[in-house]
Amino acid sequence: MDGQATVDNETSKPRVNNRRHGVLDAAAYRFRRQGFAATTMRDIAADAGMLAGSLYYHFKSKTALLIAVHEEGVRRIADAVDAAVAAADPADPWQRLENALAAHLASLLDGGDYAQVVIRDLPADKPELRATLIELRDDYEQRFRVLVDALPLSRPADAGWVRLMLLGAANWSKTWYRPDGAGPAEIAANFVRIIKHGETSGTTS
Amino acid sequence: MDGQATVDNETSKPRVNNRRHGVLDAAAYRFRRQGFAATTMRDIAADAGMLAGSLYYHFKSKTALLIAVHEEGVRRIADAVDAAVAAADPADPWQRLENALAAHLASLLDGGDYAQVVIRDLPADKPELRATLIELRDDYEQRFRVLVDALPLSRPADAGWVRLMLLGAANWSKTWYRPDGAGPAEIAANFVRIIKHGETSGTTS
DNA sequence: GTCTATACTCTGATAGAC
DNA sequence: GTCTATCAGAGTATAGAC
Repeated sequence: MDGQATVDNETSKPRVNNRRHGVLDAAAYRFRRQGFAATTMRDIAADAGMLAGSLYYHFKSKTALLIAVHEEGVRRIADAVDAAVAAADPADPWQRLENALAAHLASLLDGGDYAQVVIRDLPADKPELRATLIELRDDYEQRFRVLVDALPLSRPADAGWVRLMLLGAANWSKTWYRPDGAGPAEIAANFVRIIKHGETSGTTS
Repeated sequence: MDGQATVDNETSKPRVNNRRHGVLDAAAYRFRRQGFAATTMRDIAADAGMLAGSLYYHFKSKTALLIAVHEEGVRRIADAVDAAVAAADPADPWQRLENALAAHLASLLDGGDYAQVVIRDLPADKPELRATLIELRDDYEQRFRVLVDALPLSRPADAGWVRLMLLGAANWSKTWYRPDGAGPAEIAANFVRIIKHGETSGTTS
């Protein structure tokens, strides 16, 4: 995908493509706020402090920019979730899932631009691009498959439904989340608790 | 794409604005598949069998077209949900909720273009338009607030969380739904059952 | 290597002919 | 009610100066 800039240090010039990060930051910023289609190369260039044409030295197209932002976003969310799971009690699978969900939510809701671009609706008019992006996200979501499969469910066949409910409810939260309301940890705790205990049991443990 | 009947059977009254529906259908078709930003007025005009400039006789702008599609979409989903609730046992609030959710899912997943446009991500770069669209959707979602409030929850304070989980999981389902997999009724039944009984109770009914 | 200048197409929208 | 003609601006991308 990249690495086309300086193939190798054939000389002692340590100067590498440093503006590339600035360009990517600007693209993430715009994609998050305006969406992909409504963002122009001139927008991104202005934020990065250059003209539109200059972007094409760093990335070969607007599409390549979106893919790069997605890759970085998925990587950041995955890292946050992995760290949260590692910090949880290995003997408590429900706690591990809750921690993972809280980290997922924190990335989506309060995380940086990269993470939030990943959650936005995918461009429907470019099937090939869409497939690439979905693949990136699916790889990440495998983590939740593992976490849910580790739960002692009363109906093990429900594992798929539990995963889809939690991830769906979490991803949709960006439409109703308010910074002055419940935070990621609280949201995750309530979602997991309801799935765990249900709403007809007289007492919840 | 459409059948433009230029013939008036009843000559007493000229049929005014009949192509308006065709235009709206074409807009819904395109918005669903390409998203708002990626759809051009020329796309819509071609599908409606006219030229771009002619659209402006029926709608004053592209934005007005999107709002009209949303209004129609929300109306159709609401009608489907209302009918499903009316058909359920009035004495079984869980059944009423499940029916409503199934109808909601059916509209989203197998419904027409109008319903699916409502679920797509909102244009983030037009705050005013965004507010208008969110208001339309919120009015509709009040139905689920009523349905969830009628449930005999073990923790009545969970009503808000239950509603957000179900609606979020349902709305997100468009990203993983496959026509050859579980249908709307089955998805709704599983979601509601898990919320109702939880996953730690030894036996479920 | 980095950026300016620019090419060329397409965008939403308008005005007036028919 | 629809079309033709057209606009000013924005779209992506390239060529080549420095």
